[in-house]
Amino acid sequence: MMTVRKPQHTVVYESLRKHISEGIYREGDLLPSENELCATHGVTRPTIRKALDKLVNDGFIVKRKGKGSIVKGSPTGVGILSLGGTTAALGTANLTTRIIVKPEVRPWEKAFSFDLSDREKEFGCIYLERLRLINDDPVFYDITMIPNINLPRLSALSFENKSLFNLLRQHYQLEVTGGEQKIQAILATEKIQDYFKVSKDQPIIQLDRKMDTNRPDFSFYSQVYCNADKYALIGTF
Amino acid sequence: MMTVRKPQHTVVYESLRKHISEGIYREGDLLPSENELCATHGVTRPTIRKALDKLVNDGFIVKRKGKGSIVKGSPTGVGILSLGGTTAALGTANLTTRIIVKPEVRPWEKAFSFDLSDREKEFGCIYLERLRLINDDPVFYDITMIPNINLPRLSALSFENKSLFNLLRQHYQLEVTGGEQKIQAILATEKIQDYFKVSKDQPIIQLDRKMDTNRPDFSFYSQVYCNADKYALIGTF
DNA sequence: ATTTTTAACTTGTGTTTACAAGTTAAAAGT
DNA sequence: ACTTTTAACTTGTAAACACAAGTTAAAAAT
Repeated sequence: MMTVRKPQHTVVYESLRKHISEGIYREGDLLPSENELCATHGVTRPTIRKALDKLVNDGFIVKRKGKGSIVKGSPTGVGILSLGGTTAALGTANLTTRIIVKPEVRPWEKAFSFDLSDREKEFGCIYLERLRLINDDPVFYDITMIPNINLPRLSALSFENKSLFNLLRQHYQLEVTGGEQKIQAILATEKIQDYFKVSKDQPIIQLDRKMDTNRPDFSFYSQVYCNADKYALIGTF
Repeated sequence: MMTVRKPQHTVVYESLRKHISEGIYREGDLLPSENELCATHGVTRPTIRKALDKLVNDGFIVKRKGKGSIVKGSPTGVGILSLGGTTAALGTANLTTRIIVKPEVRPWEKAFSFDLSDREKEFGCIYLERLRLINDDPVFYDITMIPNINLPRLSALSFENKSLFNLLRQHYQLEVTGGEQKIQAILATEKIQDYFKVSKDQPIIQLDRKMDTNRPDFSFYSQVYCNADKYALIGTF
């Protein structure tokens, strides 16, 4: 298998991103100046600037002319309503995941309200259901469907602790570049009442999402139910 | 007043963006190649690429190596759940706006669940309430609060047809660069029942949003209620 | 001591050059 | 007629350079 050479700006981006999310740079800190980053990474300023642009875009830093790059911290809750995956939303500290349906290959039924391309239909679908709990309170219930195209060993990977987004990014260089979503407020169905331990009058947020990636014609789909009653869904965008 | 010179990549970006949203370039069309754009705009490729990067980021185009820049069309519904303002969500065709409270200067009470800086509290707050209707069905009810800092004549401007986002961008070069939001599903309160003509069992989406802009320390706030029952909230991100 | 100026930083914008890599259609070969 | 090769496009990455403009703290002037 031919491995793809990673562009230098991606390497720098991932390095800085990791440093921020691991707390080596903390909120309010100034990152090293662009020229310093050039020296430490052995690249030129346009390359560094491209990496920083991406960090700005993802909400990890803000830049001030004449000042520097200020760390905003790991974007809280990028994920529910924007990019990044739900795990980022609240930190992994209090979040546990219960696998309801283990990743398995299935034929496609339907991708919620989204249309599937012929190519996607040919291949199978990796299907999984998860329940996410915050401090043992069930808050998210999600169904995810991923086309089984060129993703060796995906169904064997653990979905317990890592976010799906990180997993796809790290193992397959798949990045979510955008997508579509449909949002509704519904009353809890019986299944949801059961999972969330709520009454039938409880309003629930339902999100149907199609995630596009940097691999052309590769999208995956998820349906997320959120009980935003106890834990508010807070997100940056 | 010293007017700020617009960077060339911004000029190119706005020109292309306008052409796309006016339908001069249609969905599926290829934009002129980067080299052609260099020639027509009299700038070099990095400048053009910066403009195109922004268009990609805003969801107006996608790029394919070896192919070109493909127009995706005006991003539908960037706004409810991402950037851009609610007007973009459904096209202006069927959308009408009813002003409930005309823009007026008020002292700040509270910016929903968000904290205000001391500087924001010093200045007044431009307050307005709007009801948005799709085909005469009320779908959005929103309260907006904007710090009254250096926004001459804002309260005199018409909020009827234009989106607030476009208005701020065109008159004050204010661009929303990101923000925070809190989302909840609630049961319709009495006021909402009245505005939306729904029963008290109707689940409603409530969005509290803080919008950050390219002007440092300038944010504005809105609270949006959505009746997503009849018209689904569809958005790109 | 206080204020003003300056110099040394920072990021922002823009050009020029070079090559890599994906796409496509015409040209060449079979 | 069909297949293969090639050449001419496209965007992607990266360097090296120059200057503009905002910030800050030390130096100079008052």
